[in-house]
Amino acid sequence: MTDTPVLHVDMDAFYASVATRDRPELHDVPVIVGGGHRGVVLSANYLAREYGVRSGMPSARARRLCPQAVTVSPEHEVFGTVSAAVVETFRRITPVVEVVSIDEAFLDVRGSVRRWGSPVEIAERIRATVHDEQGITCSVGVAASISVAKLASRRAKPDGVVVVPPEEVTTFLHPLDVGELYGVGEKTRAMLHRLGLVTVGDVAHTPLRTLQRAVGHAVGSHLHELAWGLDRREVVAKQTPVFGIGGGADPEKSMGAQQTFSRDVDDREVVLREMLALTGTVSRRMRVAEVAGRTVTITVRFADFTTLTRSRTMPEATDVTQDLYRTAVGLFDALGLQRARLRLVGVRVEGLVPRESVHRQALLGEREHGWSDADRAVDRAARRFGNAAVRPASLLG
DNA sequence: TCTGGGGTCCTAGGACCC
DNA sequence: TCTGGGGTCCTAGGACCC
Repeated sequence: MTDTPVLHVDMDAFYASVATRDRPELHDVPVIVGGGHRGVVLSANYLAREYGVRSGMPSARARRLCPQAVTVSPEHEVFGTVSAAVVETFRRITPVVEVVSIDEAFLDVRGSVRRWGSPVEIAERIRATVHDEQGITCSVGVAASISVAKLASRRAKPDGVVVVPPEEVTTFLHPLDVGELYGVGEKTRAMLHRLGLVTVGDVAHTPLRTLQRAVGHAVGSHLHELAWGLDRREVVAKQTPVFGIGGGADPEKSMGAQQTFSRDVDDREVVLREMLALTGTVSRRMRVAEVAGRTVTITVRFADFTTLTRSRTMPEATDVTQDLYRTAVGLFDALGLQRARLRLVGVRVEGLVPRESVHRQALLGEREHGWSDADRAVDRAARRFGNAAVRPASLLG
């Protein structure tokens, strides 16, 4: 019987650690991963963080804060390989591994203590194994629930373990800033602070109704429970789509792609060319996943960063590039923009259903137009010769 | 040289239906 | 011969997470 069966394992500065592990010359200098033109920081090592650099920060700002930092490009394939190997390490301990993202996972070790020892011993074993086999460090939070384990791993960083026994949960939680709670971002934190609710303890001692009036019904009740360490959610064995099929990944509810232009664009033809490319990317992924969708949403971000979305739901789900693209263009033209300067465009398809559930009439319609067959020919060619080999004529040059 | 890209969930109003 | 009301779908926006 263990009272702290949930482990949250979080890689320390994952991208930066992987990118520098075989490069000793980068071990003693600030390192930033990502951050190209108009980009953001994907990850920064702890030396760079001492200068205030954080992931998600505009790279221009990061470079101002720490001009001597070395910037490296992300190698997503390597990150994926390391991540998969780490998850395998977890699976040797317990089958109940819930992969949250490329660099973190929850483990339920209830069934593992007989063989592997206490949760803390398991945590240390995992850390040692990941370090020996992958050459990177991770931190582990150990608690009775998912939400507390997640907060504990953050306190454990870098390269440590923090255990929060059940009887110490409120002592642990209540001094924390409300912004630490899962689901409290910049806006909600500012709102709560304006109300004088600064710590998790403040939230815990605020009447539920007051909280809900301030931040909405769902977020309000969610926060109130988290503030008391109430979290009934179990760890569920689950992969993420990053690792491909065959691991119990949830079916995706939407698929999309967006692109920030290297310079703002006011030419309709250039915008539509980008939307066609994005639609092609999305529909190809849909066909690989064997899904079709009914709702097309476009996103337009202007030079001043204001952003709007427009969506249209079609009578039948489709995975046909031309159908999705026509809908997207209709939405764009309905905006009636007159040479507005655009920073970004995006295309997303929602309401995804398995392709075989699509109404037969729609599939017959596709056959008549011939576009469905054309898409599949393009997919085959792309598999054989690479994505760059096949593209609409308007994307050439 | 400010601010990526891929997602999920919630809210709120209006349409529509029974 | 004032106003129902509840459920569901669609649309737009917003917040959040990694």
